[in-house]
Amino acid sequence: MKLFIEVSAAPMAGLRERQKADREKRILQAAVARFRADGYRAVRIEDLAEAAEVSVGTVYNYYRTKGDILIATVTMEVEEVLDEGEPLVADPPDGVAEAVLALIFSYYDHSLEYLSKEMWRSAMALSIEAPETPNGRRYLELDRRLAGQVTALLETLQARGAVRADLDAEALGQLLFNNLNMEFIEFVKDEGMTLAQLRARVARQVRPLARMIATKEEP
Amino acid sequence: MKLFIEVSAAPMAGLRERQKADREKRILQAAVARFRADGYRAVRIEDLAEAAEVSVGTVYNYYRTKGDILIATVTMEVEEVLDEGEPLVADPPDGVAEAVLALIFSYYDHSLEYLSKEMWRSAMALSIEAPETPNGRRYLELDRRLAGQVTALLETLQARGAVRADLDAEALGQLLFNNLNMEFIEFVKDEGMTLAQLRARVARQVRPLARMIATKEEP
DNA sequence: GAAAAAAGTTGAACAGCTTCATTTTTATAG
DNA sequence: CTATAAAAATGAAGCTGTTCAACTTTTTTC
Repeated sequence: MKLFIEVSAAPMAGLRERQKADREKRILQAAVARFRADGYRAVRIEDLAEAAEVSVGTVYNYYRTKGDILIATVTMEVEEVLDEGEPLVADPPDGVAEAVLALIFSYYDHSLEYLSKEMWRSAMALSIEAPETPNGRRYLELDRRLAGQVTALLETLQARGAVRADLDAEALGQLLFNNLNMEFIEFVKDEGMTLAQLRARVARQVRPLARMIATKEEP
Repeated sequence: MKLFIEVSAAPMAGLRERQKADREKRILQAAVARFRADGYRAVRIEDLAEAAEVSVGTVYNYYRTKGDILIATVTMEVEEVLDEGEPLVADPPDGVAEAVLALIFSYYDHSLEYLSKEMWRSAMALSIEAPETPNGRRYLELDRRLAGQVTALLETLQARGAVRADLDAEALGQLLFNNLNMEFIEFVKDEGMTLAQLRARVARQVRPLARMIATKEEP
């Protein structure tokens, strides 16, 4: 019998819940700041615990492993990238190559805004090595959504009559995504490689393909 | 002044060198056996040292890190795969899709002969995370050679008149390799995925592309 | 063939991620 | 308000990869 209590408790979550949310937020904020500043490997769990004003054990209460914390920060980043891609998919520029490269380059250009190459390397390594972890699955889901955006772009171009209607947009989208993703991996593996070089490589691979999938009637 | 000594020592390498080669071989053999049997992660350096009858410190005298040992075993495997691909490149079967898929499938079919999915995951994660390590570079080199084989196949097909001569074989080879590699990564990430499913996915992506790059004059 | 030098081996010490028994805090019941 | 239960925080201990100063073996020198 706690009728009144329940009602009066409704406006605000319980103390325990609020503290939990607050701690998780503090840990994640600490992780974002420290990973960016010092690099993923150099930061110890103890550092994060200290910055978040919790104990080491508590960090593990919220994240299964150190890698999970990194993937949580990467997730936030990729969500942004996905948002920025949305308008490009909805209303792509003219020309198949132009549209596809615009989307790909928008991914690339935002990729280093918050994450260093080292963080990307660690995150990608983790997503491969520990795909069964909760956040590992979350990373896979992000990949799926990125690939889905590429496919959606192709479908938009098909609807517009710019891409041959008889082609399998999903398979092509996958192929394009696999290519842009793999080239991005090579990019973050090579500290000396610039964004311009990455763009050039991918453009060279995508342009001929774009020409082939475009309808012949275009100007 | 060591004229005679040098001559008499010539037939057989010095004791030290023989012991070194022997120890390295024992460590690598132990690694291959134990990694396959118990998995990469579960095997401790101490286990390898014991099996190879050396100390832990000595293992580190031959390999910079545990990951280097894994990559050394993977290297042997991929060398074999490359050898098996050679005849396919030199004399590919008829049809662009058939030729390309034959090569890709020969890679896939031999990939699990010696290495488990877990070992592949660990190796790939390492090659991404530690690209600057000696063996990390060696892994990258293997990737390059695999991509080169795909490119060589396309060039053979161009010479044969099966693939349009105006296409950039290297860029296309890269694109195809990126795709087969990325799909292989997805394959090893998913313990439940079968080789047949992998083949089907990749065939779906490669067939349309093959149709487009083929010369129109073919029967 | 003995002494010195060079090369290589060894395992204990160290570092950082992770676990878990204990303690503390919050919620519920009477 | 006190007692009980549930939930969460804590940090010391454990585990494993890695390092390094001391030691052993092999090679070179005279």
